[in-house]
Amino acid sequence: MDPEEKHEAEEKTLPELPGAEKGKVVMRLAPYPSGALHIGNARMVVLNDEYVKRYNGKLLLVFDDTIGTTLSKIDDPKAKYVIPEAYDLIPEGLEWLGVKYHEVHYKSDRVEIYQEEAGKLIDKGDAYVCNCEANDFREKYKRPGKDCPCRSKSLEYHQEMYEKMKDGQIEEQGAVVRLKTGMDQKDPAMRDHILMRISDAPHPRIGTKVRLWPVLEWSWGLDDHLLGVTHIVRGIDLRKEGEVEKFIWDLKGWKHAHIGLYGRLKFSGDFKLSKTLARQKVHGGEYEGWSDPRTWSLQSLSARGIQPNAVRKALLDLGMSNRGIEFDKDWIYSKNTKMVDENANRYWFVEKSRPVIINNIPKDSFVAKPLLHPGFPKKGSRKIPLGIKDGSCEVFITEADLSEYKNKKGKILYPQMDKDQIVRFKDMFNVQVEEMGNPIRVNFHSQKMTHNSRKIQVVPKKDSIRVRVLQPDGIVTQGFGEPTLKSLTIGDIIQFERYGYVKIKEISDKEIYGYFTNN
RNA sequence: GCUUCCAUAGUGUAGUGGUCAAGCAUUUGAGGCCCUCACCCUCAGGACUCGGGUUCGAAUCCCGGUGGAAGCACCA
Repeated sequence: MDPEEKHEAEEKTLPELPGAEKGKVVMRLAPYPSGALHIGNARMVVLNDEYVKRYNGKLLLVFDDTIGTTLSKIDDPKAKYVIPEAYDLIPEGLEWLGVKYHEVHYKSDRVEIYQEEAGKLIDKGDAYVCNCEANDFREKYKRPGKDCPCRSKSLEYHQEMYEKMKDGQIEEQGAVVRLKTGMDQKDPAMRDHILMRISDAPHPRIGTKVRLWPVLEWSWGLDDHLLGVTHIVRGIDLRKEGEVEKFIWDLKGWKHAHIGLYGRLKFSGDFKLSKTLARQKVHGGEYEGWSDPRTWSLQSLSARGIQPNAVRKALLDLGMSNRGIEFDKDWIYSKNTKMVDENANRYWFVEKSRPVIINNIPKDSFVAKPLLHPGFPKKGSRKIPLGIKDGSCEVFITEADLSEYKNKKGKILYPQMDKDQIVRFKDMFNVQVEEMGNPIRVNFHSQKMTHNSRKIQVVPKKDSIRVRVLQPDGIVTQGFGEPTLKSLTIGDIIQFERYGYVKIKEISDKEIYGYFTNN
């Protein structure tokens, strides 16, 4: 067997979609434009895109830009509303992921359809205007499964009320249109679900032209049929929505689209995935825009040097299972490392630097020549002069190299640095510790490398450059890097040895600024 | 409380009655390569939630327990 082939990981394949015919599959992406897409949203995107590509189908991008939170509740910190820049951020993220969509629609352009159809339902007695207070409806009628007084009023009354909802005679919260899914439904979630409600909040695209808005179930119940969607793949949190849609399709006598549900991702650790929170911090200026790693937006992953295919594959590996998944960013990171490593040149960087004076160097000058990439010696090496004066020079090492080095299970691989200890300054020479003060003083010991010596990352003070790296948890690591860093280009993905991969964002004479890719 | 859904190593996933003494990824450990604790290579560790059935035979089917998730919004 070809050794290349032998270790190739098995490509995961998604299950077939029921009733899917090549060339006839129509699916849709339905993002709510309240911010940039993040990894959680990306699962929906990647799954739909993957199926459309497999069946050679058509993918619709439908901005689910209904009004969201009503005007009276718009100041709530958890309020959901459309932000104008999201109309650009979303396609930008899709393009980055390599998603091709064939049509673009906006819910906000289609409100008349939802209004008109709701009117028809009222005329047929399948829906009614309800002016119960929300809490009352829930406690007095929904929970016990009893009809509310509005339900049995005359057709004429409901028709008249519906007109009043549209023309402004009824205020926000004053009335809603309910579908007669039935108050006797076993599942309380399904009892007389709302179709339309009033909001006076201004919409970024259409202003206050419309005040009677549909809820998700109603707009999609209509649009999935009207736009010809054959297969829906969405999160299981939208399960009830699918059930309401089916009820609507049956009412209309429409063929059902097939609905596939996948489980929700749970993020823990330094994941703080919230579009709303991201929006607040971006707008408040606390974050460096939507590309800030702390947003976990697709834009931010791009800015960090995460490869879109790493995200795609990691998400596709999860398949279509509908149970809750504790998402581990290592799945993306490990795939990303494999993609990025070959082209990531190596450089020296020490964070939390400590000064070290080297004495008794028996040379007038010394130039370290570490390889740009140990896996590809042909790429050549950097040249880093030490700057020796009278047999002495100053360098920086990282604080972490002072203490003992343990593996992740706690086994000590190297002891704490101490007087008389001999260590290797990588790509330079061996030194013996003279004094563990500040600065630390060491003496040149020997040139030849001994095999198992502790190798320490060193940056010569001469011509060194300040380095800052922003991590996804918001922490900025600072330190000094080797002078050759100045020759990098913005956008380069490099590896700081023993630190991790970094994408360069800004370069000046004094400082390099980068976003942490992964380690 | 009411409706559902799910249950394979630490985290995910493959597996739909015999070919499973359970495959893969990631994580972890040992070693190799190596002037990185990276990459790459080799090896190793680690799982079918429990209890009953059905069956010649169950990770796979049935029932019950337990555990987890989702919904019960004038959000999406």
